[in-house]
Formats: sequence, structure tokens, C-alpha cells
Amino acid sequence: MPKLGMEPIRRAALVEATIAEIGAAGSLDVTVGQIARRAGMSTALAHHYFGGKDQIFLAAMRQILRDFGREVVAGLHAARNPRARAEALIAASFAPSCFAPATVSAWMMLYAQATTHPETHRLLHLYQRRLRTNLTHALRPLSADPRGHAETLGALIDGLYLRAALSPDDTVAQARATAQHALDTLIGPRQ
Amino acid sequence: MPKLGMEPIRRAALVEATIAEIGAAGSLDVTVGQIARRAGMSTALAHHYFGGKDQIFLAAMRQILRDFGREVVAGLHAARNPRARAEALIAASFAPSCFAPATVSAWMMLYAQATTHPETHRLLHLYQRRLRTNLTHALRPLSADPRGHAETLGALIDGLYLRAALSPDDTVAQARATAQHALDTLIGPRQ
Amino acid sequence: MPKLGMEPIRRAALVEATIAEIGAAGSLDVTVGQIARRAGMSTALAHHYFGGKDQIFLAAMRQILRDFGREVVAGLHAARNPRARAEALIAASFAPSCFAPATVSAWMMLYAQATTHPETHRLLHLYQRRLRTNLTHALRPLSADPRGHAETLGALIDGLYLRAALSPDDTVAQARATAQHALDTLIGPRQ
Amino acid sequence: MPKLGMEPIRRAALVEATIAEIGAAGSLDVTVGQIARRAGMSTALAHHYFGGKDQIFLAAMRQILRDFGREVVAGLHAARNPRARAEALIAASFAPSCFAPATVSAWMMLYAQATTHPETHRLLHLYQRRLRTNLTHALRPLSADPRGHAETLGALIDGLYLRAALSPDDTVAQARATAQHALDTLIGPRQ
DNA sequence: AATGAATGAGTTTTCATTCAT
DNA sequence: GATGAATGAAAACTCATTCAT
Repeated sequence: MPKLGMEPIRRAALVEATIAEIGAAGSLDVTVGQIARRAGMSTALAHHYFGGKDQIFLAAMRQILRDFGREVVAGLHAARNPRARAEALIAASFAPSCFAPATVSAWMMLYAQATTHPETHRLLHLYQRRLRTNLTHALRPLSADPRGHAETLGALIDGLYLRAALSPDDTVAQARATAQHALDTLIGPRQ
Repeated sequence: MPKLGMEPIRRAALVEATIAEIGAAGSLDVTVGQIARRAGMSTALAHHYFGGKDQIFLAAMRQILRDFGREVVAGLHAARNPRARAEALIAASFAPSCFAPATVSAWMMLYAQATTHPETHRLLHLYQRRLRTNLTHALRPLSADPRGHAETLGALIDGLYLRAALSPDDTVAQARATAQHALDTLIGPRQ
Repeated sequence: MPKLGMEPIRRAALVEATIAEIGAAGSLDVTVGQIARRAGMSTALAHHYFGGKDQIFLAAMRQILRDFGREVVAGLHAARNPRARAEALIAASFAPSCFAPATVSAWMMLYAQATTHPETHRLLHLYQRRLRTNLTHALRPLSADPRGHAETLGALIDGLYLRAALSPDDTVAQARATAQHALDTLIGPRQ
Repeated sequence: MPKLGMEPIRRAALVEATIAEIGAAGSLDVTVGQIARRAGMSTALAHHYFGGKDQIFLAAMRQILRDFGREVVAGLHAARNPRARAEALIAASFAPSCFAPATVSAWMMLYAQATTHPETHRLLHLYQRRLRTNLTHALRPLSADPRGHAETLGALIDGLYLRAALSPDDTVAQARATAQHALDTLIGPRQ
């Protein structure tokens, strides 16, 4: 029973299925067949709507980054002062959603593919630049060297995320605390 | 005329070829055929010596980590005091050898596969623990919270490496400077 | 707002698109999708009007032959005597329209498919018989063996067309001259 | 039970199977799977030895042309004078082997693909040039215009072959007679 | 009249792996 | 010790065709 306007629905379903499938497999070795099956359609349709596997994957990555971006924006919105903004950025980076297996795998995929796939690299770069900008902006009124501190904090967050994401036990809270602590060290503790 | 005692030679050749091939491809999509050809032997022999692709890859990763470990040991050996030891650890992490394309790709592979492959995960964990131990040890005489600072510095190094490795332009020196600066902030600048 | 009497328009558009697409691709590997897109409609409609790909192709071939037939008829019409009629047949066979890439490709398709597709074979046979009849008719007052000479001349024209069509450089004029010369040899030169 | 030196055997088997399969299908729509099955091996092996479908087809075409070339050489070898050489060329072009279904289909494939595939075009061109050279050579002592007559005769042979090949009933003998007759007309009948 | 939606069946191609020699 | 031979299994992708709307 074909309906009209299925394209956005199908695309969304495929993206969601891709993320889910990556999460379930815990790996990047996911076939279009698996994705399509999970999304409840034929591989042919998946190809029809996306043109190829690469573009399905790319769309999934964009979705991951978009979700993360939303998390960040929401956090920043709720923050009432610079320090709160900086803390919100840390919080967003260690939000539970970032540690869903699918998200972790997708994130690893981003890093792994960035060396080869130019488009992936561009995407990753975009995210890093945005985070740096946000951090710099938040630190400007608080720090003598907002740029440098943003750079440091950003890299620290990435490193902590990497470690927490790969740890079997939940060290997310600890990672977040470490980041928070580093922030305190850089700009002085909260009064 | 097959020679005796070829096993270690063949294994070493395969491991080297694996790393080189990964570097050349700039990706993890490397076939056993490519590796074997580069190592100058048949795929059958590659399987004979390693049992399977996974184990070839694992051996390559071990080699990468071993190489890095050697770099670390050499640096630590030359260091004459705790601070020098901490700085040597930073220096080793940003040594040129760590940024050879093959090494970068292999490193990314490590992260990407660690979520799935338990053995890979174990390897990565080992490295991280060793680095943490080394750092903690170096910081003990210098820091009020050697453990915490080691954790922070370790994660920061990972994050900076990730970013520097993926940047097209050479930001290695800057990354290293940032790590060094963070060390100064944590334990106070050199007198 | 669908209009009435669209059928002939749509069919013509599809046939034209088929020939154009074959010409553009320079090959027989043309999909219904490509044809329909070029004709400005959906593949479903193409199927609706023709029933299947084979029939679209067949219609295109009929069109090619019809076009050629028209060229022949026009030439014969303008000819005022038997010799002129024979020459008109040669001229029609080497008319520029016969060497349009689309036409050449379609013609090759005819030959290639004639071995398999009985319907295609029938079409090709029809054309060949008609050309032979026309030639025989024109040669009757000029030749001692109109049938035999028509057979020879017809085959020669086909062979020359094949060679000229596949030559990258324009050898059409030369091919035509050769055919003309053969005619002269067979029935004696013009007085 | 794998043996050594299989490559030439396998390649030959594949080429033969390709020609046979094209003949059986009476069409160019032959899959690698069909070819491999007929040759008694897996598709993977077919790819292994030839690299791809195109190259299998190309090899088959080369074989067809080589076979024809051998037929020609044998005929020329047996001929004791120029006229016999010219007749041998005609005879070779209408030899039974040229009308085996597989050969006809392959020949059609050559023509159909020549417009697109440069390599195929090159091959076809080669054959045409060689035939022209042979004919010119044979006609030199017999004809006032050996080049022109060779051109004419060559095209005539192609055209007659095309028609005979596509005729269901056996008109090969007649086609050959027509070519022979044309030769007589061009250079005068045998004394 | 027209189409977006959807798919089944098929194609080429790749690759890790096994085995007899 | 070493390899050419061989394959099964699976992957991405294509396309003619159908159908409900």
C-alpha cells in the first residue's frame, strides 16, 4: 500500500536503522542488507533513496553529530552565565546519549574513516571547530587565554570521551569530573 | 629451496607489510592478498604463519604498540629527574614516528576495533594502563594528586594526538606544546 | 491534469528518447529509467504505454527503419529515370541522417538483436527485402541481371555502411563513391 | 586435486565456454556465471584469471578473430597464384566455421560494441585492415586499381556475410557465389 | 492519465580461507 | 617450507516491472 511523501520517512528510518545496526553489531561492518531489513524495506529501496552505502553512512554520521549539536544547544540555552555555559559543554560531551553503543561506534567510525574519506573528515572537522568556538566563547570572560584553554579543554574532552567510551565499566561520571576539575584548574574554582 | 628458521622472518615481514599497507591505503580496508604481496609471499603462507587475518592485524597492532613502548622506554631512560620523565612521556607521544601515516591509521584502527574485538580492546587497555602508570610514577614527586593528574594528562595527550593526527597541516608541534603547557599548569612551571 | 489523446504523443516522445539515449550512450545498454527521464515521464508510464522494454526498443527500431524508408521514398520520388532511382537508393543509404550516432547505434542494435529476437529479425528482413525490391526495380531496365546486381549492390551498400559507420573519420563520401562506382561497373557508366 | 600450470588451460576453457555460451544463448546477454559454469569452475576463478567480464569477452573476440585469421592463412598458403589467393580470401570469409551460431553472435557483438568499447573497435579495425591488405596484395597483379577493388570486395564480403549470417536458410553458398562473381566482374573472368 | 513507491531477481566483483602438491 | 589452485559466501548495486493511489 504505497503512500505519498514516503521519502523523508524512509530516509529517517534508514538513518535510524543504520545507527541501531552499528550499535547492535558494535562494529562498522554493517551491510546495507542488514540496515534495510531493520528499516523494514528492501536493499533496492535503500539504494534508491540514498544512492549508495557511503551516503547512508554519511547521513547516519550527520545525524549523530546533529543529535550531539542539539544536546549542546539545549545545554547552552539553559546556562545563565559563562561558567555555566562551559560546564554545559562538558555535560553535553558526557551525556548518556553520547555513550549509547551505537553512538560510540559511530564516533569511532568517524575517526577511523576521517583519514580516508574526505567528506567524513570535513564533518569531523566541522564538529571540532564548532566545539572549539563554543568553548572559546564561554571562556572569554573567564580566562586570560580563552583560545588556548578552549583548545586544551576540547582535546581533553575528546581524550576522556575516548577512554570512557572504551571502558567496560561506567567511568563516564569520573571522566566528566576530571574534565570539570580541569576547567576549575584553568579558570579557578567556582566561588 | 626453503630455509630453516624462516618463521620469525616471515612473520616480521608480514607485520611490517601490514602496517605499510594500512598506511598506503590510508584505511583499514586492506586485504590479506595485498599484505602478502607486499611481503613477497603467497596469501596461503600468510595464513599458514598467522592462522587468519585477524591475527595478522593483531600482530601488527602489537608491533605498533611495541614500537611506541620502545620510544617511551628510550625517552624515560634518558631522563634524569621526575619532571624530565614526564616530559619524555609527552615527547614520546608526539614523536614523528607516531604521526607516520601508517601509524596513525593503525592507531585509528585500534580504537575502531576495540569496541568489538576483545583482544584489541585488551591491547589498547594495556597501553593506556602502562602510560598511566608511567605518568603517575613520574608525577608522584611533583604533584599533590599524581593519579588524578596522570589521568588528566593521559587523556589530554590522547585527545591532542587525535586532533593532530587528523589535521592535514602539521600541528604536531603545537599539540605537544599544549600538552607541555598543561603539565606546567598542573605541577607548576619549571624553575 | 491529464489530457486526452496523450497516447500518441507519449509514445512518440518515448521512441524519440530511446533513439536519443542510445545515441548518447553509444551503446545498447540503456535503461527504461533513462529513456523515461529523457522523455519527461515516469518509468511506470513508459511501461503503461508500451508494455515492456522490448516493445519500446522495437518501436524505436521501427522508427529508425521508417525514417530511412521515408528518406528512400523521397529520393525515389525526385528521381526521373531508372538510373536516377538507383542512385537515389545509394544516396539514401549514405544520407547524413543514417550516420547520426543514435542511428548508427540503433542500426548495430538491429543486427545484434536480430539473431535472438525473432521480431527484430523480421523487421530487418523486411527492410532488406524492400531495399532489394527497390533496387531490382530500378535496375530492371538497365541491367542484364537485375536481381543478381541488386543483391550485390545491396550487400555492398550494407558492408560499406558498416565500415563507414564504425570509422572515426568521415569516410561517408568515399563509401558512397565506392557504391556509385560499383553501380557504374555493373551497368556501365553514365553516358 | 589442483595441478600446476592450470592458467593457460583455464583461460582457454573460459574463452571456449564464452564463445559456446554466446552461441547457445544466441545473444550477448551472457553472464560470467554461465560462462564459468560451462567451463566447469567458479565465477571467482574466472575473475581471478581474467580480471573482469570485459576482459573475458575481449579474449573471446580475439580468439574468434584469431581463428578466422588462421583460416585465412591456411587458405592463402594453399593458393598458388594471385587469383587463387583472392578466391581463398573469399572462401575463408564464407567458411562454415564463420557461420557457427557462436561465431555469428560474437561477430555481431564485435560490431555492436565497437561503437562504445575502444578496445573492441581497435580489434575490429585490425581485422578489417588485415583483410584489406591481403586483398590488395592478391589483386595487385590482376587489377588496374587493386586498392579500390580491394575496398569494394572487402565491403561486399562484409555485407554478404551479414546477410547470410542473419538468414535462417542456408544462403551461404549463394553469398559466396555472389562475391566470387563480383571478383570476376572486377578483374575479368577466369580464363 | 500518471506516478511515487516498492521489490525480486540477478549481476559483477571481492576475499578470506583451504588444500593438494 | 611454500604455493598455485580453487571456492563459498557475501557484498554492493541495478533494473525491469508492478501496484495502489
